Parts: sequence; C-alpha cells; structure tokens
Amino acid sequence: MEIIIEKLNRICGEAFARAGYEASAGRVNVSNRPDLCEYQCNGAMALAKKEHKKPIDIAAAVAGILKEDPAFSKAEACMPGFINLDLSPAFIAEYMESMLLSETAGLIRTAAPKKIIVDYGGANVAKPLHVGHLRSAVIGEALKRIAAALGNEVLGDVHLGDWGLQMGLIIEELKDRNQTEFTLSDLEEIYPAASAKSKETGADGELTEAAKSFRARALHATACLQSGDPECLAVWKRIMELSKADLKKNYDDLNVHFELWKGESDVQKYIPDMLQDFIDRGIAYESQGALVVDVQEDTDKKELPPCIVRKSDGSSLYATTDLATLVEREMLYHPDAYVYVADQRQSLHYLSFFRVARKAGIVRPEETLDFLGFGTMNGKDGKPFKTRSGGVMRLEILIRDICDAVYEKIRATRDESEISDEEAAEIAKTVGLAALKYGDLSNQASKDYIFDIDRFTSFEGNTGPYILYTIVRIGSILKRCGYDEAAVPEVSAATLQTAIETMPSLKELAEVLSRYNEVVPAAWDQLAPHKICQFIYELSNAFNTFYHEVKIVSEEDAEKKAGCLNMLVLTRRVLTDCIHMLGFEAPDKM
RNA sequence: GCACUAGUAGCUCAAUUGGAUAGAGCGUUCGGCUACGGACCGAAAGGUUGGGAGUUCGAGCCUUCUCUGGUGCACCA
Repeated sequence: MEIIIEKLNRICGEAFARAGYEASAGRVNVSNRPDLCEYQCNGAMALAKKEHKKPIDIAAAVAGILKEDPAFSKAEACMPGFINLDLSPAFIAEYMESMLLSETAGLIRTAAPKKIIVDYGGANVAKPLHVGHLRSAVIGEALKRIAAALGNEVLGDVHLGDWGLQMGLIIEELKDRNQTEFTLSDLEEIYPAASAKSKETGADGELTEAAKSFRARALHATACLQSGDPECLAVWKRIMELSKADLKKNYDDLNVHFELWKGESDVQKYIPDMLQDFIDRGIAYESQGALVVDVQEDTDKKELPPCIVRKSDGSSLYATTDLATLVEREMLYHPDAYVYVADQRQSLHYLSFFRVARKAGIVRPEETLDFLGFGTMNGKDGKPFKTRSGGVMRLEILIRDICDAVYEKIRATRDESEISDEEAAEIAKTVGLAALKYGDLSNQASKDYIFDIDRFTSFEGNTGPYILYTIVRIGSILKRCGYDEAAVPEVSAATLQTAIETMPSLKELAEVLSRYNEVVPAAWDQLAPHKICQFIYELSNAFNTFYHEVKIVSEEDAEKKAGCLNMLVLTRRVLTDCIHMLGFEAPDKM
C-alpha cells in the first residue's frame, strides 16, 4: 500500500523531471475546485520565476507528459499555471481493490513503531468526575487509539491526583465527625463539605478563622500522610479503594480505558534522590526558601519564572510529582514519546516542567514531550458550562442527560415492532455516547467550544448520530442483499472499474475513501482527532449521495452490483474503524 | 503591566499548513416520499475572514500596528 497522494506526487515529480525541471515541483493536492478537477498540481507557478519562463508553458509541457500516464483520465494546463488532473477509473478501482484486500482497510502501519505514553484523564481521588474531566478523557483516549491503529505501542496513564490536600481535608472532616467507617456515598458528601469548610469566607471576603484553622489542620494531616503516619495511611487506603473502583466504572461508561492506573503516591519514593541529584549537579538552587530550577532560554520573549521543585516548607508540588513520574516511566517503560492532554490553562506548567526534564536529562534528547492543551467547554451562553443552579455538573449527570435526550428521540421515531423499550435504552446509551464524544472531538482540541445537547444529539448534520446512522444504513442494505459480517463479495478490480465508470457518485465515494490512509497519520502527527471526524463526515456524505442516486438492491447488472457491494463493505469498514479510533461504537439498528 | 490564545455567514464549526470563486451543518426559503431506512437527498439566499499597513505571481494562513473577548503570570493541582 502507498498513500495515494504520494503515489501521485511520485508520478508528477517524474513528469517534471522528464520535462527538465526539478521533481520536487510535482507536489499534488486534492483540488479545492471540484468543479474543475479532482487533483491539482501548482508546481509550475513556483518554478516560473527561477526558470524565467511563463508558468503556463511549464504546466503545458508537464501536462503533456502526464496525459500519457494510465493513472489519469485528464491532465490539462490552466491559466495561470495550474495542472488539473482527474484519476482514471482503472487507477482508482485498483486502489479500492488493494484497500479491500488489506487487513487494515488500507491503513499503513508505521515503519518505525514507537512506544508512547499518553497522560490523560487527570482524575482526582475522592472527587467525583465533572464536566471538566470530559475533554481530557475523550481526547486522550482518541489519540491513544489513533496512535495504536498506526502500529505504535501506546500506554494510557490516568495519573491520579491521590496525594494532595483533598486527602487531608477528608481525614480532618472524618475526625470532626467522629467517624471511622465510610462508604462511597459518604465520601461524595464528605469531600465537598470539607472543601467548603476550608474555603468559608466572612463578610469581608477573607477566610474565616474556622476555615483557616481547618485548612491548617488539613495541611498538617496531608503532611502526616506523606510522611507515612499509619493512621492517615489507613484512611487513605480506604479512600483509594472506594474511589478508584468508582472512577473505573465512570471511565468504563465513557468507553475510556487506561493501561496504567498510576498516581502521584506511586512516585513519592523517587523524589528525595531526584532532588538531591538536581542539587548535586547544580541544576537546582535555593531561592526564597524554595528549591527551584531555571527554565529561561535565550529565545524566550519574556521572563519565565523558575520552576519550583520543592516548596519552602519542604513538601513537593505539581512539578515535583510530574518529574518523579517521568523518572519512574523512564525506568519501567523506556518510551520514545510522551503526550500530555490537559487544560490549556496549564500550558505554562508543562512548558516549564518539560524544560526541567530536558535540562536534568530525565528524558533522552531524542524523546519527544508534547502537550495538547484543550479549550474550555462552554454553555450556550459562551460561558463555562454550569448546571442551572450555577454549580459544576457531574460527568455522570451529563452523560445521563444526553442519553435521555437520545432515548426520547428513538422512542418517538422507532418502529415499535422492531425496537422494544429495553432495546431503545441500550441503543440510546451507544448513540448518546457517540453524540457526546463526536460533539467534543469534531472541534479543534485547542479551542473552546460550545456544548449544545440539542445539536450534538441531532441526527442531522455533522453529528455522531448521523455517522452511526450511515453505518447502520449500510448494514441494512448488505443484510438485504444477503451479506452478513462473514460473507464478503469477491473482490475484483475489473468489477470495481465497471461500477466506478458507470456511476459518477461511486467514483466520488472511492476518492474520499482513498484519503483514509492519509488522514489518520495526519491526525496523529498534528494531535488532531477532529480531522478524522471531518473525514468520516465527508465519507458519510459521499456515501449518502451515492445511496440516493443508485438503487443498489434492485440493480440488475450483476457486475455493477458486485462492485457496489464491495464499496459498501469498504465504506462500512473504514467508518467503523474510524469511530473505533474516536472511542465509540455503532449499534446494529437505531 | 507582560505574555499566551482566539476572532471566518444570523448560530455552531471547517479550510489539504501560502494556491483558482473562503467551505459544511443548523436555521431560513423552495423542491423531492407507492421508505434498498425520508433519522435522507437536491437547490437558493446568506461573507470586506474584527480593522489598517506590509511581504509575493498569489494571504483567512506569514510580518507589523491596532480593536475586542478568553486565559496565565513562583511555593494549588
């Protein structure tokens, strides 16, 4: 398999070379004027100045050569110097055949597989997941699956926040209540209560004395825990047990699965040696009582504050545990690359701690450290998404709401003889999750976006349900024609060619399909799952146009019908593989 | 104050990384049902890409100035 655009680049480059120009000018793009041609090459215009020739003359010479190539049914020069290209049916049919015969539907596995750790999720123990955790989970999971589909070895790590102040708050709150035993639902009530208690402010807007003293006690309890106090540790273990199980269930509901359930507590043991090493090598020094590392570089436009790796009270913080986590990962997994998925607001922290990691040589110079910062999920008013009462919405509630909305739609439109209430509820869970994830992933990760439940759950337009509907529709046609999962029609380039030659909308579908193996690596290189969303949306549109134009089931020409069915199988395969990469599934019917 | 980020159709989003006439969906208007699933398809209207200047054959994209939002600027994570 070769990516189609690279194949075309090669052919075009050779044509430029034969005409006496540099082959690098033969770069081909998908046309942005589909009314004129399918592909275009703009190399002649870039060459004109250097060659002291008119671009149209160069283009004409090259087009003359390309006209003879069996890959094209059209190759013509257009003013001021474009080369317009149409693929020949034989060429595209052959490409479809190779995709159909490929185990990966044409997706090309990377020649140099990497070991990649994706750090996402960002859950904190003892705090329920809320909407702020959605994007990290959804985007991180998608990136992980995309990288894996390309043949990389990928480990997802939830990197739990399990060693911070929230633990001290709960420990002290339990003491105040004289309580030693507690359940998950107790915990769900205890933490918010304790948190509120520590933040209580008086009329002047300052923390009250009670809040201050409670906070001080919590800080002390946190310190006790971190220094291994058995009593605190016992409570901590119990909290971990309950909370982890709950988090796992919540992430399962999101179809998000982590290979590693590591947390801050796992890497505490590396911190003393790591910091001592920093000091010994002169990387870290004391400043205002804290231990810091300079991260300023000459090319920086502004002053960067040094990275604090130990607070003046001797305790560790965010950057410390992140660095220690790298120490452990290097030791246990030797990865080639890291991707961190977290809120855009943390970009400074990541920049800073990446630099410390490099400066201290925790990672090898050739290892990559990437940070994908995502934007805020806003409500329809453009402000951060809140519940009606203005609070933070729990993720479970959000998922429930979206599934309920889908459920009502399915009940309203279903054929009751085919879909029971129970089935409708099952389908609504699948479709609701797709609506939620697609709604998020179809936006560029780094930008803020507006969460609109009505739009996301719509079955029309660029939505998850529309994509699923297309998959279900293809399944329905194949079933009607007698093909189930196992029985795939025999593949033949000649048959496909006949079908493509006689049905223009099928050729368009084929050309969208041919871009599959180009889009997925691009989505990975740019950490841009929305490119896959855009692709499957275009693919669904191309299919539905074709569907509407050609009555497949009643097609009488056996060869044409076989070609169509092959294309249906391939379309479904590509759509299914793509949504799997995005982290959701299609139901059998909906 | 300094820095980062965004600004594209009434609304929600794209734009193959510098290429031809800036594309989709929703909404609006019009057209298509004896359903291979109409949860669909086709068509129309809708734009000075926040604004100014520059770079070149060519700019939504690059440079610079400017306006408006959002965010971040050492001991929270």
